Amino acid sequence: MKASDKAYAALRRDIVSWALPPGSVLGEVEQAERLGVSRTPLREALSRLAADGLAVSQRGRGVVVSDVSLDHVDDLFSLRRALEVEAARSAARTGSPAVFNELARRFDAAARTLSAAAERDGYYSLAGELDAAIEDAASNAYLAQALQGLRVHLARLRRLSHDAPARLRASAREHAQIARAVASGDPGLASAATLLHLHNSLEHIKSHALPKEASA
Amino acid sequence: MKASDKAYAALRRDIVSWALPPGSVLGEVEQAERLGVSRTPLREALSRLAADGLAVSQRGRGVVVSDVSLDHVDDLFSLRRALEVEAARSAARTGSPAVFNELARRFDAAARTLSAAAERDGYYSLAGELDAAIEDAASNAYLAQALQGLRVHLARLRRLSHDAPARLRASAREHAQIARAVASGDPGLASAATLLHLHNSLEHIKSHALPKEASA
DNA sequence: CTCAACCATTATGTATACATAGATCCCGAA
DNA sequence: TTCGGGATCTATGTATACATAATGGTTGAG
Repeated sequence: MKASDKAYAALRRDIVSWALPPGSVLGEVEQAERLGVSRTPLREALSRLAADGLAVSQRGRGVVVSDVSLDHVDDLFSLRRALEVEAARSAARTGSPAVFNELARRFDAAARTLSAAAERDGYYSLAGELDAAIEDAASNAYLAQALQGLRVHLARLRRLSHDAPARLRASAREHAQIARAVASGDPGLASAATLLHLHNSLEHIKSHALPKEASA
Repeated sequence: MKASDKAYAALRRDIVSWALPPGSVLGEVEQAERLGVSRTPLREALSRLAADGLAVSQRGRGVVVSDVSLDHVDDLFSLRRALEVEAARSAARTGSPAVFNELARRFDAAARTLSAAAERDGYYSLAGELDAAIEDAASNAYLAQALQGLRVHLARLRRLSHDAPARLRASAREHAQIARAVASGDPGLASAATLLHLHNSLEHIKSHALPKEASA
């Protein structure tokens, strides 16, 4: 593995997990020493992070982890809506019904059994599988790239919202609906199910915001 | 101006203008000497180009200018539709009617006077103003970034299609419609006008494709 | 006491040197 | 003549050294 890839992966993981919170200055020498690489590959990693929007390079002051707060959540979900609705429409046209019916079945099971917060990560993983399946069925490289860029920011935003078990169960039901709509091959239905889920998700985030963790 | 910025701008211009056609290998030493910079800033430029999707780094063989052909045009317009429709909807809500009515007036004038192919660049510039105005009115940084990334590919695609004066005039009328719809403040109308324009634009590209210039 | 200017320190931007890996070409053997 | 193996060469990946610009602190003057 290239040293620049290693540095990029490590920094990205630290940023998404809030080990490097927004506003952290990413000094080249400091981070190069911490990650055990030279400044050259680290600079390449910083470039990629800036391209992703996870970091912004301030003139002279180096690179800092980009800010993220609930102020941006409306804009972010605006873009998310546009992209995921389009992806769901495309997937409904070309996706394999068997694949999405199977996913729907697993979401149904999750909706019944989800209780402890410990199962949260497993559910996120399942939701990720549906996203990947839709992205794969849509088979649009440009759309896929845009979605990938978006999901990084969404993952970072996740830490700002409570995900109570009740919401997770509701979310599972909505995901099952999306999967079934895609399996049915009806683009309008898939679009509507996605729209509904995103609306509920955004409403939940905005009404259950953590009080004061959006600071830089 | 930083050397890396200079290299990035030059390479991006050459790629979009097809001075570096798809498939061109961007050797680090060769390009560094051509642009009069060292390998270090040139590598940063190549990274940014790869992030933009204008170049792809092949394992071992270095970086080559990414392929573009009419095979991708459907996928590209799928994403374009999703993004620009969303942008038009947002702009209709918050945009200043005066700004967009003025733009509509200029498009009307262009639709009347456009004749020679020499005025083509001027018209593209006007269309760019409308895009910028919509992007500005939408005031969504995430959406704007996605649109910027998309427009580079669209500019590159432009060379694969004939833009006859008749199509330019029709396009001007459609753009005027979009501007008026945004000025009216009706998101649904703005969405519809955008959808219609993109549909016509895509149809024109696919039916007036250049015979065989899509090669790598 | 406060403000401004200058100096020092530090971090970024760039260049070059070195290592390594892969690709191509050539030679030999079947 | 063709296929395979090896060597050489070239390009990428990395590290380090140097230059430059910015920032912060300190000192002096008003």
